[in-house]
Amino acid sequence: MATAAVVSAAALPAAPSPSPVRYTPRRAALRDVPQLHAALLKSGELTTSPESFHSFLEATALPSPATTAAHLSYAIRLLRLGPHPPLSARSYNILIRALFRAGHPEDALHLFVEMLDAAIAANVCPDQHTIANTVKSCARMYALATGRSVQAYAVKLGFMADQFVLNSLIHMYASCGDVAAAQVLFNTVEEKGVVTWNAMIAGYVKNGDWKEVVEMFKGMLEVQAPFDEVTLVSVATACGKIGDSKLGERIGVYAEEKGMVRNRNLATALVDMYAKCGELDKARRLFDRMHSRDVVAWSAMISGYTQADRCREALTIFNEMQATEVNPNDVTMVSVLSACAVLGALEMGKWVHSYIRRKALPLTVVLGTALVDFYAKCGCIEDAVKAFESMPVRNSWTWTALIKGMASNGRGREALELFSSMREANIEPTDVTFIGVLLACSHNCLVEEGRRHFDSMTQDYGIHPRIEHYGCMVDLLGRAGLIDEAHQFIRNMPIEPNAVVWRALLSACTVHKNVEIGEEALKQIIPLDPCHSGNYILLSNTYASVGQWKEAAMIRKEMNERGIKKIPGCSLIELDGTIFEFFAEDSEHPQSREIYEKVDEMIENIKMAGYVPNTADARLDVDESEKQVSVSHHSEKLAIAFGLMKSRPGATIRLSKNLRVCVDCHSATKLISKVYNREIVVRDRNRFHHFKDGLCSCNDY
DNA sequence: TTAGGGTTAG
Repeated sequence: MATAAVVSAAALPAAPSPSPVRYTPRRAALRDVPQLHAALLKSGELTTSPESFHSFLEATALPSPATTAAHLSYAIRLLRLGPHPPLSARSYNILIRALFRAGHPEDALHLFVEMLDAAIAANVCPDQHTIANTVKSCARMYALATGRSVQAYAVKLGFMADQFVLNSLIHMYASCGDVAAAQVLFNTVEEKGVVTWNAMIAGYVKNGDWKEVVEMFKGMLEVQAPFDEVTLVSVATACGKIGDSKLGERIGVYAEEKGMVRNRNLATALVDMYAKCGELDKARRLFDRMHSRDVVAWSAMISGYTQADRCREALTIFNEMQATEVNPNDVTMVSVLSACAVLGALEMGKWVHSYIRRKALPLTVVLGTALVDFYAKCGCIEDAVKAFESMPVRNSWTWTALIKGMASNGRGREALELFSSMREANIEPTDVTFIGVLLACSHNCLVEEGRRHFDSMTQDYGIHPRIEHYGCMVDLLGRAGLIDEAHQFIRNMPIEPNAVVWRALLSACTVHKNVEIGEEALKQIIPLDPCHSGNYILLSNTYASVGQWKEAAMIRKEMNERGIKKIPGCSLIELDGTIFEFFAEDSEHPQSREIYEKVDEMIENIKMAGYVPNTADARLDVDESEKQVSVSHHSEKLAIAFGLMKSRPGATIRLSKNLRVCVDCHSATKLISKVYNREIVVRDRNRFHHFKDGLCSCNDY
């Protein structure tokens, strides 16, 4: 029986010797409870005065920071065993409410049933408070059927005109997902109070129907219905979700004017809303002005930074949070891990993982998925698998995270095997799962499998390919050298190809030296994405690859004339938990001179192992030796040199960069891994390269 | 005594 958890937690302590304590209905520590109890017994008040009896029950059972399961247990045993005055609805109401508030709705329901049994023998009848509180417990437990039968009692007992009963029923139906039933009841309420509206709106919130929340609020304004902070919390949240910055802003201004931002929940909802509407700095200003910030407020601010791709700031503010009394919870850690994943901040993320274990934070499916994704995005695929296996519950997001992780770490076969296991586990794949599957195929040149999965996606799962799926297919065909087929594939697409799709083709043309289709691809890209420097560089490199130097130079000139700047290459490396950032030709670092000396030493050493600089990707307007110097100062070579200087011999060097690894850096890094006997893991904008013993996990593909 | 609220992953 569910009740046992609380009720049998402690036996009734022996009554202490009588003492002259006068009973006052204050919250009592458990050691005081038997004393008070004894005093009331002695004076006879406990059995003769229902007033005193109820005050004692309340003081003992109603949750306060000092209340424990033992308090609840004590009160319930008193109710059951006595002695006490004749019981009334109020006696049961106090405990039903206390159990609900203490987070034991199942025990509250059980007590309600007990009350119905007692009703027959002791003439105790549930009142409207009983019904409202019991319905709340049903809502908390998502016990829709039980809720319906409690409503039947309410009808039988004639409580259906009571505002509290109605409001709790609306809330119960709505939070159990039966919004239609909630709406039917809502419509029957003649005098709708602010709580009635709020209960209905909360129902749409629970069901993620954000548009309806906003519509309902607009309807409220029209009929001049009353609203309060609670209403605005729901509406602000909805504005954030659907990006209605206009209404969100109005609510923000209104709440400021009326001083409602003193309400912490509303302030938090507004912080979240501003962040989701792209007004991150506004969110921060409000956050900074909050009088008290609990874990939810901190989490909202951190996730705001993470979702806006300002991950360094997310980690900075997380550090600030740790200087406070507020402890992070599982939700906080989801955002922190996702920031670490984006930054490739392995040490920080590992620390988060150990914190989760140490504090026994619940490994929810969301947190576990974030962990899997974090390890995979840091190139630690074995740890990602371990995290995956440690999860008690996995869903399609979890499987997808690992499939994508496998794919981008060059383990396409395993990604496809995982996909089969996922199907065997009866987890439905989503559109994103198929992006992982197609990535696995394209990174591993599995053309036939790719074609099959692409077709099966629609035929077997009814998932219609999005532009990303087409992009993967073009990439797959193009990498495999099937340039004409890739080109034809784009022409046959039922949706408009975007610049990404064309760029995949252009990139394949560069690798496979196809000038004609490369030119066509660039022609298509220019109107779609005229400012992306990569387009011009790819075609220029295509010309260069077949020796058409004049055309190559022309393209670069055209790019300069259009004022398009090459995106500077940038590499990040994390050492001892600090992230260092390097740009090509960087001289910002205080140890610049030593780093450049290390680069020279590195290049000399790998030249002896057979390295020949590949200057195809270098600037074209300088002579060969300058080109060689220029490629040797690419950001990842600087970062690797720094990593060699600063880490202990044999330690793995991990870096992440914003562009794709160039051909020269790729061949140089292979040799560095061999000459210096280091494993080097490089995350580029598309995938991972695990360099070891002179080889790379991507097989140069 | 009694009803309603904010943060999270691929």
